[in-house]
Amino acid sequence: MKNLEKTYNPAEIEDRLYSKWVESGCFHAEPDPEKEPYTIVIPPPNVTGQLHMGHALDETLQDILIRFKRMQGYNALWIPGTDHAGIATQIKVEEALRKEEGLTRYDLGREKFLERVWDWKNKFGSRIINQLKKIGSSCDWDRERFTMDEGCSKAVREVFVNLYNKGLIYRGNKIINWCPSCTTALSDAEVEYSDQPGHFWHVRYQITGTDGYITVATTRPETMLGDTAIAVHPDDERYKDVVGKTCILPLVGREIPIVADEYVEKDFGTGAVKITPAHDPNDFEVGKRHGLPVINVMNDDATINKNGGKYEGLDRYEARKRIVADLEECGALVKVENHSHNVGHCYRCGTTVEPLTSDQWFVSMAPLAKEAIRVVKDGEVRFVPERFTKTYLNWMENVHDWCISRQLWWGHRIPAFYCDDCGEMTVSKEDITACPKCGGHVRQEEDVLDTWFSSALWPFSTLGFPEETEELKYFFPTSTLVTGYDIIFFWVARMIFSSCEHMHSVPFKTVFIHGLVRDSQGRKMSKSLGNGIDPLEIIDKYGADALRFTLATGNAPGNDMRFYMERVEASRNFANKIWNAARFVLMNLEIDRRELPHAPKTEDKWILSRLNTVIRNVTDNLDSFELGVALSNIYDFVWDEVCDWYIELVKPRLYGADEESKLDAQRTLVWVLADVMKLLHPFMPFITEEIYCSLPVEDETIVTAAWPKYDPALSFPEDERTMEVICEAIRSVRNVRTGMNVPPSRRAGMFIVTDKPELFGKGVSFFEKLAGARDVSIQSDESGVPDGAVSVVVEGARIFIPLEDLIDVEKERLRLESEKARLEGEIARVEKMLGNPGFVSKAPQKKIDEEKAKGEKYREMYAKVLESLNNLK
RNA sequence: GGGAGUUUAGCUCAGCUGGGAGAGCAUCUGCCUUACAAGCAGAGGGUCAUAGGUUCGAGCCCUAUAACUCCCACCA
Repeated sequence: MKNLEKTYNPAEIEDRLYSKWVESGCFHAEPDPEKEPYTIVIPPPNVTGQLHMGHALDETLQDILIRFKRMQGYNALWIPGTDHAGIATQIKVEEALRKEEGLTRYDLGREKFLERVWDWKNKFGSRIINQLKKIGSSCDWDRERFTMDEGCSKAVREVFVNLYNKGLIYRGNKIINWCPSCTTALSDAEVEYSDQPGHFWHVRYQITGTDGYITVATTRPETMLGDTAIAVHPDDERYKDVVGKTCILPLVGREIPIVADEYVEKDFGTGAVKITPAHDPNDFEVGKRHGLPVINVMNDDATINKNGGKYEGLDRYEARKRIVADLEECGALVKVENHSHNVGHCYRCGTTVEPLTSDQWFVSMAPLAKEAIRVVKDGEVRFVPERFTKTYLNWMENVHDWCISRQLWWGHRIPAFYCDDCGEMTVSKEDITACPKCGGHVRQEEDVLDTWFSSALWPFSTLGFPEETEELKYFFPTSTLVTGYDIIFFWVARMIFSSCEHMHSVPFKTVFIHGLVRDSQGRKMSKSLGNGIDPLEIIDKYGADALRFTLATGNAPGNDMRFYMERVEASRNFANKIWNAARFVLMNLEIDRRELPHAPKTEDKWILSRLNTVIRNVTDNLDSFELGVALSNIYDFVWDEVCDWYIELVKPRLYGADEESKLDAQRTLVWVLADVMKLLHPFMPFITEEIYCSLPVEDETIVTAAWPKYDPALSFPEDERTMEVICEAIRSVRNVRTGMNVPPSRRAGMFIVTDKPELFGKGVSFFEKLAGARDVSIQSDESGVPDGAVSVVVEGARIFIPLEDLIDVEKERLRLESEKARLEGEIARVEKMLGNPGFVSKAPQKKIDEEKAKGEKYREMYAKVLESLNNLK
């Protein structure tokens, strides 16, 4: 702590300390059978991404946990790394390519394009890593991983082949979500739905060979090009006669059957539904049941294909317009209604997704979900807060097969090989060049895997899977996974079933879920709104510790939080407060080692005892993931008790002549401050390290210093009680003085009339220092108290302050009267409670005793107030 | 259509298993008291969404209602 300036300057120390930590290797962990492991794997940020507030929160919470456990003596390992983020990264590189060179990825070709992506990854991959370091993350950087590095790729192949061989991965032609802009299939989880205003077009189809019509209602008229039937409900009387007949598809002229299917709701729309198996998941199912042909009418970019006849080449929305116009012209359009409906969008680019049939790879979920449900139900994986268990189970119990193939270039290429000669498909961990069946030439599958397929393996692929490494044996399963509720389905769920399947174990024991960081108005931070706050700017301006404090406090686990600058400032102020408290201690420091006071005084025992309690509370709260509560325990203790009271109380001793007493005050200060720094370190690593290392302690760093433990020998309830009474008395005196506009600079005599002279005797110097007193006299009666002195009634004493010139007898009477009224109220409340037979017979004895004690205290004070009132006359 | 969450001081939010309502910010008053004005000492401000219920006792548990938010779901 070289810098002893009045204000704390984080910029000066943070980088220096971080380098020191990394160089010392204190974040590095090796398997060690002597110690118990505690493991966290980072939710890998996108390799080309930039740190945003959501990351900052996520990293802060993880760092708090890992630093806490490390100090507790666990072998704490936090594995960092990045995600290749298939779609997101590919989009970025394609955009840059288009902007800078006017090229598409097809112009370059697959190989050249991938080179560009790797360049991009190499260029920006270190950026996000450095940003993680800026906020103080104590990751083991020797173990940094990437989802497409050699080991992770090997893990992906291993898992893919295993699942394939077990029949849990299959290739099939099914309805999938297609993003026409990213030109790839998406999984169900990657589609976001939102209600959008649209229309309900009622279209009539002529029944073959009659003058009759059947009218259907649709929100997507362009799909009619692929209609292969009309369906009605089997019990619908209106359509009884037409079932089994056929009708003519307008504009197209195709003859299609009218079928009966229970899927149709009689009361919705017209009760008749056009069936387009290629472009609607329900219709697909209906089509299967009735053996209908599947006619896909769209290209990859959502233009109409050759099956759309004269509409071929038109964009889907253009085609919609033209078809509606044409329907109107030929009289088939019966009516148009406004209708809002749920439209799916690509979670990466926001484009409206198109359901269509396509050949894709799927993971068969039902068999995998079974175990993934069991481990959560049995508590092998626990969600914190618990309510997210339900979210998880709900999803897992209704999960559909997972479409894992993506028509992208950036990602893990699916290890399937097709033979040009015999058509055989071979799935293989190793690349093959010849068909194992006929020796013919093979081509590898063009598609890559969903990014989340490799993320799902992260907790064990980063530890060496599929090799049985020492790390995997020792650090797996991991301890706690920290992430936002928005990726429970994408990631958490998939890690759980993947781990159960391949490791025969849960991937982690606890999932600690947090919410979103919103802006000051409660809106999601987003690029398009431009309301994002850059965590790095906050760090530059206020320091990483202030940012972390802000993110760790003032909100309950799992809830969203609002981020606003006033809170950052308050956090910064707290850092400054600690800085100055430490500065004060160092300015008055003569001892050269940390030890308990030799002859502790009441206030020393009080603060040590309070510290003891705080240690227990903070530890308990951290253990139960109540991080915010733990931090406010420390905040309150440091600011309210250590700074505002203890330091003020011992100033006379520090400046005084009694050498032993002075040193004991220093010993207590150092003792308390060192432990407070330790408690605070997980939350505010930089400032605590800087201060801790300046204290006369033996540790070289606070990072691996031992976490404080509750010590029964340092519990002093009697001294706590004494100090409570004295401090309360001081507050009362201050209160009265302020009420009378006594200038703080004016010192006045003080007579403390009490039958507990020993207790108040301990507070003499405190009254002088903190309550504007001089010449404090402790006595058992009112002898010597001048007339017209103000009397302050406190527990155990009447305190007289001669302020004749300032006394207004009437005002004084009013003050005492209102005090009297207050006490009467209190006494009445207690008496009512104790007079209630129900309370006395049913309440716990402890509570009853408490109330009795309060009653006594109030009655005693009440008597004293009466006395003072009498004396006024 | 299901499920979850929220509703507490002017603002943003805590309040862990039921036992006399809290913090930060903002506001008001007085202080540059030799660690800190990013500070110190005081003060004001809340029928804890509404209505019932359980209990000796409810912000907390139960039921219903209202408003807002989010997630999931195949009603064209």
